[in-house]
Amino acid sequence: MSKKEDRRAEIIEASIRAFARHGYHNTTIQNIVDLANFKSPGTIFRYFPKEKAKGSDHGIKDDILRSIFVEEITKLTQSVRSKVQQQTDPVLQIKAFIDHHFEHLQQQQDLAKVLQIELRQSHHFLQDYDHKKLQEYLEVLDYAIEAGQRQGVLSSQVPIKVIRWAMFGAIDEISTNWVLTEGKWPADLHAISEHIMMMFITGLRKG
Amino acid sequence: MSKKEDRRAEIIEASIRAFARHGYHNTTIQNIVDLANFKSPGTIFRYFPKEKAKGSDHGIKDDILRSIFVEEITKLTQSVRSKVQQQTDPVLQIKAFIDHHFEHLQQQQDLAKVLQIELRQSHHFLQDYDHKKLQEYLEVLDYAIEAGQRQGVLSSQVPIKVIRWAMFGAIDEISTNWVLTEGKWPADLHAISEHIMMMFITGLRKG
DNA sequence: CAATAATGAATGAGTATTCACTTTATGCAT
DNA sequence: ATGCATAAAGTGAATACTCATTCATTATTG
Repeated sequence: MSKKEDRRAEIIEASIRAFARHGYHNTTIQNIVDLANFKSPGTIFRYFPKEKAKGSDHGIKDDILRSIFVEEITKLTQSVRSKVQQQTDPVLQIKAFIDHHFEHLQQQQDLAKVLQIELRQSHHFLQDYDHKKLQEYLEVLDYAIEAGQRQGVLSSQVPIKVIRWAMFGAIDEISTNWVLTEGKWPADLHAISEHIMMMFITGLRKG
Repeated sequence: MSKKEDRRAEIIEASIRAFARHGYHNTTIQNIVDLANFKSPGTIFRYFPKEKAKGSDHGIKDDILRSIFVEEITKLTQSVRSKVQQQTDPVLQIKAFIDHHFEHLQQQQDLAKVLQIELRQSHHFLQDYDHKKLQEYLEVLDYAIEAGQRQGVLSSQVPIKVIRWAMFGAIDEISTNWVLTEGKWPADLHAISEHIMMMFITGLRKG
């Protein structure tokens, strides 16, 4: 059954490109079908059959988008976890997390565009259980922060929840901006990750 | 012609509620028409006539959303500017900015939802000149940061662009989260704004 | 009685999805 | 290997919706 999965993966890849090019809502099934080298739209529905669960409304595009998200963030979580675990110093762990996030985006720009922008256009994405997957990703960051607080390296005055979302927000906003305004940011995101660390860890106040 | 403008404002208000309830893409003209107390969809088009400029594609929903954004962010920029200018210390100016942002969201939750979530679902929003308006809003923050750097209160090692987007990202992400998971954050956002200041200004490192 | 606003039925464009049919692959017996 | 049988994959025309938008007609207002 490997062939079937390959074809499915092709469809997902084609969809990533289609979404990145046309935007989620302007992408038609036909666009995806073309990029995935089908001659007609019929077949594609075989690969994303309609779940007939409780009045679930969504169409196939939603299904595909959700698959992209789930599959990609799962991979991402795994790779960032192993990268972070190579460090022992919590501060370096946080840096590894940020570096990895940026590197990942830089390497797969179509995917980056989908994750940063198009994903947020699906009503269904913003609901329900998909958040669990994002939580899992952010838990890797949580561990590092918590370790830092436990070891007394980082202040415990700021609740971890605030730290997590603020850091993620900062990284994410810069990522989005980077994706949207290609060329207006330094090519190398490592420098930026240094700056982010500087802000959050050392603070901006002089003296 | 004040009546006409009132009616237009009603439509915008109705749209804010409709978008907040159903989500931008699931909102039908009919939904808006209902909330604005029209009996049929015909009239609404009078208030947002089609611009026949260069092949501009968008429908009326796009027009309305854009109006919401432009009008609301203009107000927001004005009010935050005056609030920030009441402070002289750059650090307090930054705090005023964050406070104001949160207060504003807290007071108008439907609008908050539209600005935080639905707005980002319009393909057209993510393009072009609307960014100018956001820029203007963020310039208020920029002034405070630059003043801080000039006065030597804040480090100049981190480029202002990174600071601006990181701060905005942090505020924005927390706002979104706050909107999406009502009740899971402390009711009072002031405490959070303190924490954000602590991170960015003082830094998390202990000692 | 103009002029302006509102109505709602009709139009029409765009496309997701289905399904009866064709083609291609797979496995098995000879 | 070779042919046959059965399943799987692919096709594309037809279907079926959903809605935005228009416009001739009616009501309201000044």
